[in-house]
Amino acid sequence: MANKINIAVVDDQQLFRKGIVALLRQIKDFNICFEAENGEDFFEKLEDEITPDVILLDLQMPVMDGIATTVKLKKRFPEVKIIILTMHDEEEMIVHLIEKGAHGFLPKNEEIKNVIDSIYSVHQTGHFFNEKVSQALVRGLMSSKKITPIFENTELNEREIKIVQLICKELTSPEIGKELLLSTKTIDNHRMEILKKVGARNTAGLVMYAMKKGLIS
Amino acid sequence: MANKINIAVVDDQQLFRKGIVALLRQIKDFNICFEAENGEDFFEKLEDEITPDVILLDLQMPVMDGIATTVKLKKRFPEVKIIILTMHDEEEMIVHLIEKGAHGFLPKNEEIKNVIDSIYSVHQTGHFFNEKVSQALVRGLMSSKKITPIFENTELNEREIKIVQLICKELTSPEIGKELLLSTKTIDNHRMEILKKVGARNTAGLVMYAMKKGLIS
DNA sequence: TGATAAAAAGGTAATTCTACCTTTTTCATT
DNA sequence: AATGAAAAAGGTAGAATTACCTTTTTATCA
Repeated sequence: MANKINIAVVDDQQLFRKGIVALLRQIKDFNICFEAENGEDFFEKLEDEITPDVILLDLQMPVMDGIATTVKLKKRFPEVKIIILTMHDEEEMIVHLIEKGAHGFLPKNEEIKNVIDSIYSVHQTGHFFNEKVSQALVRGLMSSKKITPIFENTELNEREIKIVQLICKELTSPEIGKELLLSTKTIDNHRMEILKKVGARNTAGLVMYAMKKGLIS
Repeated sequence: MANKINIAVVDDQQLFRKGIVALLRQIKDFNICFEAENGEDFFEKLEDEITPDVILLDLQMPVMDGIATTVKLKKRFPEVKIIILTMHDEEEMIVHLIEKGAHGFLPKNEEIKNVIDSIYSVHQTGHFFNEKVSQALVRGLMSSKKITPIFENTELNEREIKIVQLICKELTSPEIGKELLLSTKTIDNHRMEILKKVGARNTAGLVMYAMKKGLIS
């Protein structure tokens, strides 16, 4: 291999980030361009530093999260390969992110050698999916026409996300209505719509969804 | 300093564990005895390996979590210093764990140099607390008599945890009653008790608590 | 301006959850 | 066998949530 693979790591957990960087530095083929704490930080550093071939990108970050970073990076630098670091394995999220432009997924509790493999794989073949991801993909692609509408349906709009956040803050529908200057009834209707969209039966399921998706500020 | 400080790292996230170990190996004063994936794994390895002076211990782990490990280690090897790795900064947890025998706390998103410092500090002075922890301590010790009862009240027993888990699986009280062969009424009473213990207003707060504490399997 | 879709709000009802009680049952310990 | 504590269950009631509708308002675009 002629040149080294340029890699950037974007994660707000310093300890985790420094750790993985220390590991990757041990590989001769790899060159760590730079690290960043979040999407905003990443794009700032992108101006000055070498453009990476591959970035390892955390999903849950303050300021600018993994999804927003993926979307923006795809527009500005479509040639950069993106590997998403996931905490729990979230199937819906995976298909969603592939549509947004992610090239691979790496559970944060993954074995070390798979981390190395994933970078080689993404760099050479353009993608890396472990078993779980592949399975999720197959399920999703079974009825490929449904993919787009599924995500239009499962994605919450701004107002709905705001309501979910207030629910997670233990507010009741009347309280949320007061907060957002809407009637209790409107909030209730939104709640029903949200439940339908995320496939939850009740408030408990809703909160679980919110936590998994990192909707909580 | 005559001898190196022997350190063990216990964390189920391989990536994180290997990362921090790689970092610590760079410090001359440190010697990494061994790593473990959880409490059970740790005690097994403790039989064969050198007894560490300090262990870095993750709170959220399957099989045997940080709390259980702290308690057991305190009984068997009271001279070993324990630094707890915390995800979010959870005040109640901190005072609780100090009572159980922890010597220091390290948020997982802490700066690198503080990791090194914390190990030196724990080894030499017997403790390490950053600002947040200290503040939490002051608040907790303001009314020192209340400390013990607070934790007895905030801790959930087995049955209560089971109920919380079923709530998080979107089951309703009647369904949980059927599942556990108890009346709906009993479940409702448990729910009330749980809400009181964890200081939640409603199901949303309950689920948030469960997620934060890692009660979900 | 008129058509259309989306957002907001209302109607109604069943179910569930929250709250504060009391009573019964179970179990361990003296 | 008696006691006391904890678990289980019942009573009652009000508030909140879930469910499925219809109607009104708002915004947008042709």
